[in-house]
Amino acid sequence: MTERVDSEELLRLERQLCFVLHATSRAFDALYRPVLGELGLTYPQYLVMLTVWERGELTVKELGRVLRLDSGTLSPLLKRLEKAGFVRRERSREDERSVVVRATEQGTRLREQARDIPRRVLSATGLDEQQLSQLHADLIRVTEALDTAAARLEQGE
Amino acid sequence: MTERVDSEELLRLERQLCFVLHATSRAFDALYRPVLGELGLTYPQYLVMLTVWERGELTVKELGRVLRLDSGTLSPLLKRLEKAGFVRRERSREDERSVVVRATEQGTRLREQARDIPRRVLSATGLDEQQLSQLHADLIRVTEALDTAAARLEQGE
DNA sequence: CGACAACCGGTTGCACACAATTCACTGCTA
DNA sequence: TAGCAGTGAATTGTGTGCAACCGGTTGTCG
Repeated sequence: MTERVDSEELLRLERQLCFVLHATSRAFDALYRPVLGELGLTYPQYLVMLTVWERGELTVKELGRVLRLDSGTLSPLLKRLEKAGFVRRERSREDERSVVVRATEQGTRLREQARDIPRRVLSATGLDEQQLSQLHADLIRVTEALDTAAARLEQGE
Repeated sequence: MTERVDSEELLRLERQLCFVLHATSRAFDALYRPVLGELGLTYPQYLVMLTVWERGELTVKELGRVLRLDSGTLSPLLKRLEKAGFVRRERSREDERSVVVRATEQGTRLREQARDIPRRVLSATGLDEQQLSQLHADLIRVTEALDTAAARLEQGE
């Protein structure tokens, strides 16, 4: 059933994939860290602010769905963003289980300071728009495959 | 100087790239988590064991270079692996600053139990070998670009 | 109407990940 | 050889990220 010939090759490939994805993720992080540091943001906090800027206001639940983060991660993160003065959190009046997140005035001003970050980072990568789009598509394809695989494993292979 | 037309498009692209890379990384993690959990390993611990299995023995320094991790991450991680009985750490006799990491007998037995993980995970992704190789190459290319970019930013744009 | 399940956010505990610091050891040099 | 800069690992502090659990709110069903 299993092909013995490919076994070693497959193992090598998997190992390398693990390594390089891990490395890519941290390289991305390392590139943004100093740039975002100037604004007083971490990378995950930047993702939250990007979402809030675009959507205007949204609940913690929605934020978690968009960013794939649970409350255990978002609660303390949002608390820090609130303490820094960038966002405001308040219980929804219609559904008191929900908490609505909004940018403060200071948070909105931050958007202007963050405006040239994409250009700085992207131009630094030396990739053109076509390559970036391709990469984006590839990553989406992989993520979907992984999600499908995870769901399949959950339901007993 | 800056092209106003592309600005919004670029911003949107960067945002999506940030999001999806983050998501891919965590999807990968989530896929491995339950499988590795059966062996009592986390994903980073698995990467360490893969390296130790392949190299036989290596110093913490070398491990850090291969996995792109510093001692602040590796020290406690290795301590946990040692406590679990999978590796042994001892000061090098030639250079007492270095610590050599080796698999224990139990750690070697673990390798056999881990042997079918790559097949399980890879087959679950539904990607064929050619696609996996392509992805691997893409990620390497991006990581190198990001590293170059980071170095360039460090030296003042 | 009242019980009960589902839902939402927060908290706790554990494990990365990095920056900054400390400490022992090494190697070079005056 | 004595001092000193450099190196390798460990430690500390902060910030994710997830699992498990808690507590208040909502909606539904008997």
